[in-house]
Amino acid sequence: MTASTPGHRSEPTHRLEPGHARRPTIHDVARDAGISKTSVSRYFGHERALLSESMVQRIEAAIERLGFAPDRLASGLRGRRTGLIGMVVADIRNPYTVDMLHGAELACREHGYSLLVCNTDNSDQLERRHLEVLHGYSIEGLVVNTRGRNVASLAARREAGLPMVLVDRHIDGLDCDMVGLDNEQAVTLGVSHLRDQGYQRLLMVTEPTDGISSRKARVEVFRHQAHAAGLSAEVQQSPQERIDPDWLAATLMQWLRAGGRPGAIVCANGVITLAVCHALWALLKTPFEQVGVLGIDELSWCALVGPGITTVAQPVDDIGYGAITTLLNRIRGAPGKAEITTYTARLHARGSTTLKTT
Amino acid sequence: MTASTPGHRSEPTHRLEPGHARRPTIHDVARDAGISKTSVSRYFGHERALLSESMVQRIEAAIERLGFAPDRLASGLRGRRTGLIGMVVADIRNPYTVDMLHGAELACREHGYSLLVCNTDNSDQLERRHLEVLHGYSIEGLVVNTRGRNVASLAARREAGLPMVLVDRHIDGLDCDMVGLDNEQAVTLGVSHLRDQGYQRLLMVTEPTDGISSRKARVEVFRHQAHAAGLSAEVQQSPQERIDPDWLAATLMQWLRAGGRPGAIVCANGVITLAVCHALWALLKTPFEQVGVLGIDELSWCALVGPGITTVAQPVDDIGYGAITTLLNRIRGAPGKAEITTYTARLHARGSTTLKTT
DNA sequence: ACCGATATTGGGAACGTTCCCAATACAAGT
DNA sequence: ACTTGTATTGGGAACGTTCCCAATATCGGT
Repeated sequence: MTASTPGHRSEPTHRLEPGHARRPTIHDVARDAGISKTSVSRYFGHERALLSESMVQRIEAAIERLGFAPDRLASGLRGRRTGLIGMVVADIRNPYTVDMLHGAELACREHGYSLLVCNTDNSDQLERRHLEVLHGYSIEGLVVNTRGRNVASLAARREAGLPMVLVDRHIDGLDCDMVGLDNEQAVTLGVSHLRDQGYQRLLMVTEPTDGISSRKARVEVFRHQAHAAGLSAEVQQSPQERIDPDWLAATLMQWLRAGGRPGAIVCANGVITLAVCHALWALLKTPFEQVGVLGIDELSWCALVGPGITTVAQPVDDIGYGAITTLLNRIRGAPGKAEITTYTARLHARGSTTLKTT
Repeated sequence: MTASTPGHRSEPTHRLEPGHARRPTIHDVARDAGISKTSVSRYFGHERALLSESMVQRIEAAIERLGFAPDRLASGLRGRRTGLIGMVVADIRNPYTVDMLHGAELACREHGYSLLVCNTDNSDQLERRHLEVLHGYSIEGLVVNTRGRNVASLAARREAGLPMVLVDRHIDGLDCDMVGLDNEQAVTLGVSHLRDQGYQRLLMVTEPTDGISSRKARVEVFRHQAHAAGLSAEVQQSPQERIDPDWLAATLMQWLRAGGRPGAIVCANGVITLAVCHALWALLKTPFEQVGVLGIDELSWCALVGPGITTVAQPVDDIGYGAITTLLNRIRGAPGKAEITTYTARLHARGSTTLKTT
């Protein structure tokens, strides 16, 4: 049996575990520098201006000596700032999401924030679960890119004062900033390119628009612009969020058979572009000689497939970066109504929209 | 003008802001249920077995009434469990990283952990910065997939007792579990496929191997297996981590010109496959009729390019999932030496490795 | 009826910060 | 000299948990 000292302070166990040396605290720094912990706290907070020159130097020396780094959890507990931003995305494997995440991560890094990334795999239930988890970590702000079926949960957090930014899609009933593509401009760019190339029949393929604003906008603008350009236009929505290859094959085949005048397919986003390419590949020997293809969203491999796939590229990286910028402004207390920030798309014209006059 | 201005203020600001109702604490629940906070804490901790049936019911009712959710920061501060896992990746836009992240996120979700994702964009300095940040959040474990140039920083955390798992690549001097591909099996699979198809000259293209174990292993096994199969083998390393298209074009051209016997290019990973395809596309009219191509890493578009690109696919999703599983075991205190877990690859044979007898 | 187990429960003291307020120092104004 | 002000600095009480230890209740066994 150990003969422990009679004092009422027993030694904390974790100090005894190998390699688990207690990390220095603000207190240790203060003692080492011969000052009060408040001053050390001020050094790391936004009140460094209050400190005298000699104080700053002594603090820095002590920090250096002890290898001190502040505990963000403790700091987040007492103060308001956790430095944590939540990001809820519907599909982390979607190229759009990846690029957006890349931009967002960069912006966070530049401003001293860290990203708590949550993937819902398109499940509404998982989205709710993730929102609860993020709430538990007292995130300072939230970036949302999901189907928007949980308006209630989101609105609750929003009204509780949580800064929030939607990416790509607006959600009805959520008074909240949004950052995304100028769908009007993007689709118009695509359709007029197809018209200029001489296509006369257009088909847009998309996932179910449900309530998703960007999808609805693309369909709407597509119909309107095609009509204005005197082109016949058809829209096919997948019955499921996840594209069924059989459905797609049947749909495309039917549209192709009905042909006569030269036609082109407009893919509403990158995921659709991939699915359509796979379908055409299975259906036709030489797809792009019989039908034009234009995709919204640039993908790394678009130049490689057949004669190259024409795309309307959105600056996804910038959108992710912009989402964080917008969010940080709100976190810092920027007042005013919810704002919508849109970015413009650029056309990458390639062989898939060169009309072959057979 | 707004009534709320940041700055000095006698009243705590956040209680006045609209919608900033103080969130309920464990204390509130206890009072509402007429019991002590300790019991409520036990309910959420791993000591629910201690509680009587009636106690559990009263707690649950109170939680329901108040909409209580525990504060993870506070809980992490006093206890050891933060529920946070750090993930440091070299390139978040690499398809490998994305799939790995997907698997890891799933595993975390299933076990009640959350991921703090850090992208270093291949910068050693950023990696160090990120490690410091993660340390500040008292992460319970760390998943690392980087170049491994910061052995010192990593080893320090490791020796301080931080559970850690490396993904894809082992780092010398870091006594730490690793999860990745069975490179021996994967490359052997690829090379024997090429031999069976009748190719006689092989070229492997890779980024600089530096100290990266998986790259070194692939090169080594490639050389060995090609030799064993009686094939001529050459390896070209990009001078930079980021592939320079001009360098690649020149390198490939030189190798192609030196030809005679039918040759095939082995791309050491997905990023290389993309670059090689772009290069061949620019160089040759009908690339795959003149040279075979095989890529390590399956990519969504491999079936679409030319006659389809043959790949050796690694189960990246499983690797990410496995990394978290391994990490959690260590977090729970699994003892023993560092272990290496490898997954086996599968061949996707496509047209790019069908030898054309001209 | 008493003693010692064995279940439950509760009361505080941590955890490492930030924030409020008070205290000190020195210069300037009257 | 006596306020008044303006920089600095420090002390202690939060923040919302978990953990240690003590308290109470229950139950056999003697």
